[in-house]
Amino acid sequence: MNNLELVAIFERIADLMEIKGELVFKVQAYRRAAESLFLMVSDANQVLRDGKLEKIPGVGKAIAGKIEELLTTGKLGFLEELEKEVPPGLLEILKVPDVGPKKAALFWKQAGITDLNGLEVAASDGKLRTLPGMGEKSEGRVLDGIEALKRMSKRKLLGEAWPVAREWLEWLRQIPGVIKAEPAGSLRRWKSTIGDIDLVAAVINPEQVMELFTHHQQVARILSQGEKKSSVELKNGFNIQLWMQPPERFGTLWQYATGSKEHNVHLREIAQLNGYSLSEKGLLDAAGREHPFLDERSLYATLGLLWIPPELREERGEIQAALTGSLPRLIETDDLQGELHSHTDWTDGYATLEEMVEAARKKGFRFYGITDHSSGLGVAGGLNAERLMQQRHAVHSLQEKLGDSIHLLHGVEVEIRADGSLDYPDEVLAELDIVIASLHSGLRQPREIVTERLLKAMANPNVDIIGHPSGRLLPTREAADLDWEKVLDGALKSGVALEINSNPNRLDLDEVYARKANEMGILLSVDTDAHRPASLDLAVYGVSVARRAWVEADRVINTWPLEKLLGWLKSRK
DNA sequence: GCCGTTTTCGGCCCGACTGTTTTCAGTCG
Repeated sequence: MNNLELVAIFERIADLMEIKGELVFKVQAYRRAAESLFLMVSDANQVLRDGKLEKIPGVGKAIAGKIEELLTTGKLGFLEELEKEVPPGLLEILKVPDVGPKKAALFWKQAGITDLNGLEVAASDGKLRTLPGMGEKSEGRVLDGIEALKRMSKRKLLGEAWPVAREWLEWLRQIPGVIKAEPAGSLRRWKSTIGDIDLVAAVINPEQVMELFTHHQQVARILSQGEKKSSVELKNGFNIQLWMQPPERFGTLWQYATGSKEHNVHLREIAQLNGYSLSEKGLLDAAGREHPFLDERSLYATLGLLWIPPELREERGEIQAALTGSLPRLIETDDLQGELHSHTDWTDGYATLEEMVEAARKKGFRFYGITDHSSGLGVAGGLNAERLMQQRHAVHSLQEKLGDSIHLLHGVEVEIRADGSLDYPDEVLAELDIVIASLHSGLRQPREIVTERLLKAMANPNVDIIGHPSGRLLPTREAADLDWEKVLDGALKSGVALEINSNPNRLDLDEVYARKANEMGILLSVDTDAHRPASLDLAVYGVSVARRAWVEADRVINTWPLEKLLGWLKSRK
């Protein structure tokens, strides 16, 4: 059993306990433990062997015992008992918007509903409206919620959400009375996947703006409408939530709506320690006076904290760092001096070598890596060694034409085969300027085997970068089941850089492992893996992963000046 | 169920919106 399976089990326990009506703090304890396991890089099996389960934050005697039982027997008596008491089918009705644990329990105990299908039938038959606290409207909301769930059960990708959000912000900003409009929520924190699009606005005439917002032609359905907050479902499947306050309260509103929830809870605890009560309206002091804030910086400062970049606001130590003045100076997209992972129509790219290089030049890059696929990746029309050398000549003659306006690095994205060997012999790889080794197949191999493959590839001195290390594809394809502690140790020992792939469908290295790698001193490379010129603009998403991983610019090899990068590449040979 | 430079017991954020209620519970973020 791996860490993610433990996470799923403890979340399941928390949900079931909540429906059962257990103390909320008990439920929260299980959720906290699940979050800790999610963030933990070490394999829980190893932590158990080391006798350190109770060192995990949020894990005490009781939960440690349950982890041990799960890891040693594969089962958990406590959960089996719980599932006898609470029908597990109820968990799927928790996913219905506006249905929480209390209503789930009500439907179950008073109407005998035990799964989503049962709920839909009961609602259609008008059997929910007679339950205590329910009525016709609530019954209708349940039906609407089930429909909504069917339409869009998945979270959206960050790269899909931003263009929609930008369009709406532009629209909002041209409305008279809207002083300011900005992104908030998980979008502003640049999470890899987004639930709703949260927007905030400083507004003089909230009633009018809310009317315009909820009656926008792209709105399919109004989910809620108030004077400070409204929520709509769009025809394109996105949900947008808009929060408003008068301009003088914009700082607290923006801070509040940006979250994360856990970050905000901690911030309010700090406020309490300082004798305040914090809400989106402002700070309330002990005398009951409200202190509004125009901007976030002054709010954080009043609480004795440095301003915290939104990407860090996940309650992962950022508040402590802001208290002690030890926040990192996060990497920015402008720090990137070049691209190291790209493709052309020599393999599965959509543009010629010349077109890709021209796009890179236009972006002002100092260097550019051309790394097409190796022969093993048949579906991508990978190059055999002979074709690779032909391409090398093409790159060299292009370089002659271009002079020193941009430095071209000719390399390859070489396939790591099922046995961990690479697609080209060492003498071919040794000739190249840069070598990225990637897994594309056999991602479902058992943990030991797939981990060993990666370790073997990293140990080859010709390999400079490991491309999209986990092989995940958002939101569908799971990452390879890697032993990350071993992978990161291997990277540290071999000195390879790990790629943060900027494609919104990958964002791989994941932020959790990127942060650990960064702490260990492993080098990173933020690359787009571009298959067409426009994709070079995706770097902002890879940078956002690095920022969420607390990464500073000098840890990322393609922020380096050309000479430093060339020196590093040379030293790898 | 976890946790502790104010606590080993008593805490564990705060408000908007909805729909059901006649002042509040449930859900959400």
